[in-house]
Amino acid sequence: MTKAKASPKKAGPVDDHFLDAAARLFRQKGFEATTVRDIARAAGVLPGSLHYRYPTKADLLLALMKRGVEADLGCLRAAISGVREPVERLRLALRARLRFLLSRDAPQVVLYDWRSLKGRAREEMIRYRDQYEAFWKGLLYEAAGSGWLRPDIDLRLLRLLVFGAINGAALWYSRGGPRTPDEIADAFWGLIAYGVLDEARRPHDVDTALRALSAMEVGVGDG
Amino acid sequence: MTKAKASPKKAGPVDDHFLDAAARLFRQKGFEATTVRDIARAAGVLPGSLHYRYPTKADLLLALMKRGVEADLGCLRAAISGVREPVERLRLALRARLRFLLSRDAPQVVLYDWRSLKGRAREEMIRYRDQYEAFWKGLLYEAAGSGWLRPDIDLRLLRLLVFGAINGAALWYSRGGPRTPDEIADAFWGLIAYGVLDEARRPHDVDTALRALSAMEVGVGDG
DNA sequence: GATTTGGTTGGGCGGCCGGCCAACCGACGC
DNA sequence: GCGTCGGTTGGCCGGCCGCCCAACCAAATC
Repeated sequence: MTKAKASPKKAGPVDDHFLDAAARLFRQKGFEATTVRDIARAAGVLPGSLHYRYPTKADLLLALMKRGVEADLGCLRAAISGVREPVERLRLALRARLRFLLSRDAPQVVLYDWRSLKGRAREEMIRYRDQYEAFWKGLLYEAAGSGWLRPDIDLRLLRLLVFGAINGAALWYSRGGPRTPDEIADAFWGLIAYGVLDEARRPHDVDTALRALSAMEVGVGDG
Repeated sequence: MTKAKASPKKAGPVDDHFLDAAARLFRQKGFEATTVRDIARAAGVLPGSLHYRYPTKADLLLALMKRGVEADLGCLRAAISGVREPVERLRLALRARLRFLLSRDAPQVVLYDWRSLKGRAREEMIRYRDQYEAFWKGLLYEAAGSGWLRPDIDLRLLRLLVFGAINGAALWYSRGGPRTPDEIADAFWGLIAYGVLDEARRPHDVDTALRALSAMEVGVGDG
């Protein structure tokens, strides 16, 4: 052991610099396609210096992802603090999430380089992800409890639907596009909240249709 | 040039075997983290044989993705052939897409290894993707034209919303889960079609809320 | 101004990578 | 039987990879 195994100090601006450089490259080319030499060059430093703070490339990835999830949660909490109405909290959180996702590299690395996490690092990130998910589960649970949502909605699927849509935006959003992240978030929420079928031409008994869908909860196969 | 640049013959069962083996590994570990030796071993052959049919690893990736998109489109067309009602065609196509996505390796590679495509291969896949997107745009256009959808819906965002949700399923679906792919597709479509807000407690004038959302089309900033 | 401390330098090491190819094999036509 | 030829073999090559580390440096401490 030539150096302390678990250094007591907690991240500084220099670490941020390294992590930011790595995050940009990981997002652009992926973890596996990025070399430590690439990262060092992008950070304006020689490979050895990188190694001093992050002994392995995987350590760098883990640190970067952890910081990403923490910052994400921070943004979310800040965005909804002081707002009580559950559906509005949901809308504001979605805005914050999309804004964060599209303005930083780290959250996209978290999404798309998950495969590169192995062993201990993977387990550690799973804990972080669970914590992050719990936040959203709570938000949806509040909204459902408030009575604003249809009572027969599967909250898990709703969460996965919304998150898939939001996360997918990282793949197609471009800064020059016709809409801002906030507008996209609101538009998505508008579609999901009110539905896309024209009310005037919905099936005569919507309730029947919905009940048919929710009946699948007990697992009717598709033949 | 020791061998023909563009071999005239078109894929056989042997190619399928190679491509399938590669697809499984690419999906599990990613293109960059998979070695040609891995693929050869998985296909029960020596590296040289692989090289004989696919001179470079990138050629393998491209061939695999092309085949994936073609098969996908084939499934989609088959699923909706003979059905005229636009909204029903949409629902059936979503089912088919999700079933295909979750039962094969190739479509997931198409989704998550896009970054590894470079130069000519990338451009070629972009053409395939555009063709694939055109299919869905057509489906949505039909549905909107039929009058079943709210007239003020942004079809592009609706497509991105639905596709993000469907594609995201590749990340969380597990065969042992509580729902089949068809059930998931129907549930997603149900949520999007009818919305999640309880009708009894929607804002008094939904139209106003919707108009506010669609007004963003002209690009009102978020201040 | 000597010593300690925290961090950087720049090159080097072993190993594995993608790609290559001469020799080889076996099915088939003649 | 014999030549042809599509396809496979198994090992080789140059290069780059992640990781390591002895020397070095500058700011802080005494």
